[in-house]
Amino acid sequence: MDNPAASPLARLDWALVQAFLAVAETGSLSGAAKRLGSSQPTLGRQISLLEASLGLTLFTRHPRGLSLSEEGARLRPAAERMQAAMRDIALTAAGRDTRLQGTVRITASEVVSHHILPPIIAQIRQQEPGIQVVLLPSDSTENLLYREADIALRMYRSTQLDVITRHIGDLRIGVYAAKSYLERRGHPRSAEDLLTHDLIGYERSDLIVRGMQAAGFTIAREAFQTRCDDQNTYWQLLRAGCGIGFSQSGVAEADPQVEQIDLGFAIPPLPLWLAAHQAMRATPRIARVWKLLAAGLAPHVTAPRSA
Amino acid sequence: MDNPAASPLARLDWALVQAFLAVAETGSLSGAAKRLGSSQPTLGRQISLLEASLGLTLFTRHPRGLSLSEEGARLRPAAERMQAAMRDIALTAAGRDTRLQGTVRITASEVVSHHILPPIIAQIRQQEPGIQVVLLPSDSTENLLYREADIALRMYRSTQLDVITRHIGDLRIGVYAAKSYLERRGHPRSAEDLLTHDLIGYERSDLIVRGMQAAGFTIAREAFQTRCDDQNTYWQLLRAGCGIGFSQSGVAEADPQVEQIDLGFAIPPLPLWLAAHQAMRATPRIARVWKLLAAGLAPHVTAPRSA
DNA sequence: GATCTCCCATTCCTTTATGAATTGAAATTG
DNA sequence: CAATTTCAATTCATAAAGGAATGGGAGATC
Repeated sequence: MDNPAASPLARLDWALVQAFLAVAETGSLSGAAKRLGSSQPTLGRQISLLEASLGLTLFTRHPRGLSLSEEGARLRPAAERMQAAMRDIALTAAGRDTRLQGTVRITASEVVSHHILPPIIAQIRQQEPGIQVVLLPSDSTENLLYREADIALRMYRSTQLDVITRHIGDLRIGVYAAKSYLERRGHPRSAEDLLTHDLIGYERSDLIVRGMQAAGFTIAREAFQTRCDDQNTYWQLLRAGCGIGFSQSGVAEADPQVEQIDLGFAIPPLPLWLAAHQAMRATPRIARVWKLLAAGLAPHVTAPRSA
Repeated sequence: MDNPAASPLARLDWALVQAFLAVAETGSLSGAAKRLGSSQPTLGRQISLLEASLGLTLFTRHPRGLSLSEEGARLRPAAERMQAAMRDIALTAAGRDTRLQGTVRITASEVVSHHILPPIIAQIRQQEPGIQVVLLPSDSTENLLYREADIALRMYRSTQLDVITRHIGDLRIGVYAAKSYLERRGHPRSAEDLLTHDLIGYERSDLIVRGMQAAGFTIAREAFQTRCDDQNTYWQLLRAGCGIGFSQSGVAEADPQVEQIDLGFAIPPLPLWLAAHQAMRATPRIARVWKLLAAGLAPHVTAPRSA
């Protein structure tokens, strides 16, 4: 029924405000489309429609994206209130879903996703066939607030509010190289020896540099002749004999091609944390996966202080 | 792009919450469809989709409609917060629309809509071709809060918050009958004479009964031999000679078929008020129609105290 | 200054969602 | 107890929304 008398307020599709906010926050139609699982032309049309409905220009178009106009900025606070209310709906609804079925999204670092989680997820799937698992390998920080993931595995303790965390234990880190490399170039015995060796490092991240500094060694990025930011590729470079690098001990020890190098000092281990939104604790399927994850990860870590 | 990793919160269409709230408030899919300008099957599907997405049953289905389940009731407050935020958006947006074009919705009583407004609206259309006018004749109280109408003409002063009102003047009310009736039955000269005459009254509304009581006469509903709640049809009954009844003087005096009856006492006039949401004052097209309405109505009313 | 990279707008075609009409069930009414 | 009313569910043709691909423009990069 096309009822022209229907109030425009009642008729205006709330989804358009959702689009508005996504564009405002990401600064581009493409970015908003990715966040909403939509496409750029769709977002463009929705913004146009909203602007036409309200009779004003919400964004100024730049070659690098869209930015809020003065009028658009006025609407933003109310749109954010809508979003906050929507978040409340999603969280309380999730907490009321008592079934042990549905989808649980897990995010973890690429290395952990690649080397550690697959068998654990297989086990979860076996024990809880009703629960579908989505694994989101990512070395960037995922935002639990928006529930991009239900459970996050992290190497640090989240400081976000409303997020519950659990210290599973620590992942040992060691210095490794491929046997082929060591046969060719010999075994370093001390940190000083490293200066005459090929090292594998990161291009963007300064994790190793800072780690070495913490251990008392000053080293520049240029000291690493091979550099790669993708963790899994980093590991393949190490396996292939590109040089000496760092790795999680569990991963390295499972590979007969590589060998640990003792430089006479210990590398501080990486803490492994589980994190989830507080409201998710009340959702059975997520609580269940949380528990199975914790149990499955235990053999891979050194015990935490408490347990 | 179908990105399964997209957060379900980001993906969940806000329009579904809009549907949820409309169904919760109207108590039926059909009612919600009417309010949203949609259809019953669509609303049914949207509710099903929402329930599936959240994994819980929001409504219990009755043969007379749907009512919120316990879980649905939990979500309602947050949904109402969304609605409130949406209202803020619509109101501030309307205030920023500086164009003198668009649609303005006017609601008024059936009699005023029928007899007084058409020439005034014609004049508005002539002076402001860019402004489209929707007239919503209704004797029930429309809610300005939801902006079912932008401007309301009422016979009382609205007490709603955030609503601005203006007393245009008073509509004289008189006692009338068709000449054909008076020829047949004679002219009553006093209130007492009425007891021997045919009277036209309301079936549901007690407006006349209370009005008479205020004037010092006690009268029962059954004293009216012909009764009708539809104002315009009431007027047609009077014109046709069904009996003696009340009418706005302006309407009656324009009709040669009817004649006023002087019973020796004055009927209190009906005050005529314009009402609009406060934020609408800043919207040029609505402010313009408001002004033209006030000017157009002036000849039809006795001047208010102030002007 | 030529190339590359990010964007957005547009077009065309597909998919999806929609709504009119029908059916069916339950409750109210005469 | 039959007729009527009031809803929701279903069906199916259709219109509307969506997405992939393409083109174009403005910075950034080297």
